[in-house]
Amino acid sequence: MSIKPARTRFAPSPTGHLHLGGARTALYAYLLAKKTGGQFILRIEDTDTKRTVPGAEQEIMDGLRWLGLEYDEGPDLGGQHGPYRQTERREIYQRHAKILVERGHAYPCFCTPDQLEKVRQEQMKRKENPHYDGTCRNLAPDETAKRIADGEPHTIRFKIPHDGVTVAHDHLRGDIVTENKQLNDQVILKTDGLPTYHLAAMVDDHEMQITHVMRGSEWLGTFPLHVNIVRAFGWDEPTWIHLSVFLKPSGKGKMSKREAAAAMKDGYSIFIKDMQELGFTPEGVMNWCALMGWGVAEDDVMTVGQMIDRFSIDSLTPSPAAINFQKLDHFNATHIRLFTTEDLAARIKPYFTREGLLVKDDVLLKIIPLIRERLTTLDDCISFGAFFFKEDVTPNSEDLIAKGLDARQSADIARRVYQILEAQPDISHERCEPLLRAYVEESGLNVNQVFGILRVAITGQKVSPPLFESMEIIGRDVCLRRVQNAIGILEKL
RNA sequence: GCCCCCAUCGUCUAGUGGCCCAGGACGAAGCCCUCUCAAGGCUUAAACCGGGAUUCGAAUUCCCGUGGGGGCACCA
Repeated sequence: MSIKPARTRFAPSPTGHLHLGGARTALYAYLLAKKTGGQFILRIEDTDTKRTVPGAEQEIMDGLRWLGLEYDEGPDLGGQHGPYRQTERREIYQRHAKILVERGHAYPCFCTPDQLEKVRQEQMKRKENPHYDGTCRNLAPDETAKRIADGEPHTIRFKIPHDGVTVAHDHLRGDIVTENKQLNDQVILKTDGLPTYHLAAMVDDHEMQITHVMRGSEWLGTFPLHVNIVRAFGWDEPTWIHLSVFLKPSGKGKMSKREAAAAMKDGYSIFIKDMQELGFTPEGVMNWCALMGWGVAEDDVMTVGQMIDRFSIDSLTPSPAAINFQKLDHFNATHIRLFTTEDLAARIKPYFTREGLLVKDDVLLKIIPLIRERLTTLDDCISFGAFFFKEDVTPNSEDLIAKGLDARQSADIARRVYQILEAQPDISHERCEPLLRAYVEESGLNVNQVFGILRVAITGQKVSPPLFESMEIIGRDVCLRRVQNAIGILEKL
């Protein structure tokens, strides 16, 4: 491969939960880095100290690792281009802001938030676009110097040319041409001495030698500004890739708090932290996520490792994608079927334990082939397999009555089945199934009636893994006891 | 209000001027298999937003609408 190694980064702000959109951005960045033999970096954009949420950074790191997106450099790993937390890089930004001021690309601004708000209100009243009115753009140098010397609080604003256009190139959308008069002299360094995103991200991407910037399309609006900042420094631009947003399942608008809550009620989530608890696998989530915004023609079941081979930024799509949770189910179930028995056993065990069940490892291994293709989510193992680990089951009495028969008749059948099973030295399915089929045959009943009663007696439920294989695993003694118990229930009706 | 982005089956998408009466996947319907539920196999329905233009020829290029999304902070 003759492609140059790419350095990519995932740069979230620690203001909330790691969600689907972030996970997908991280995935694509990871894929590109790995595909080209480059590095994938985690950078924490925590310059808005008021919005920083304790624990959010840890959740991001945990989430990425759970998804299998190991970063090569990051806050907890270090690296050649650290620190990787923006609040620890203050001086770097201040130095760069100063350079911009010296070169005439930026200027100190003494306007207070109150003044700014007033101006904005008046502009709105006049139906003008809200924008900075340029009060401090052309202050005399000595006045500026004096006010700074007096300790007057100030910000630094980036100076956008009044005339002309800015042409910014996005890899997915081509040239985006914006008239400069539409642009605003944005604050790049705040009163508190910390940078805004516009400065911090540009400086860091350059300093960290990022080659491809992947970010959400919500940055498209400030894209021309960013390009201007990079050019003001005289730096080479990275390849810019603005990813589309995720829309709620209806396709009308993006996911809101309400949508998120509604999804949760259905056993789905857009937050990575919930995925494991809901029984989703990293493989399923990543596969699902990857395909919303990446056009893969066929064979779309892939692990992250397989995605690396096939990934290309040219096949990314620019249009917004509606989230489809049914497809998450599909990918999750498909990957579950691909796991080895040992792997699936290890992944499922915690869900049994969570239910307070004592798991015998040898039994666990034996039930995997029986339940594997029945699982959509890992926690489905409870509904299909909990009865293997319980001392006794408590069948619903009505479920024990076979279709078309009454309690008496059903009890008779159960007693006969008991006799047949009791006469056997073991209850391997090879031995028992033919015997019981023969009984069905001679009794004139149908298999669903007889097997149905047995199923409910043994498993306590109407839907279960294959009956005879299950009985073999449970063992003769327990099976006989459970059938006996069912007879007792039927006799009391 | 202004600016920007997007537009193929219900959904995710393939398609880069003729290979397309548009292909795949999820979902849906039907059949087969079957001890329940699944899984699996087979089959069916289902789309190029509208209007102009360019061209011998347009899902594919351009323009105008329309619809959807995003942005207009000392937030990211």
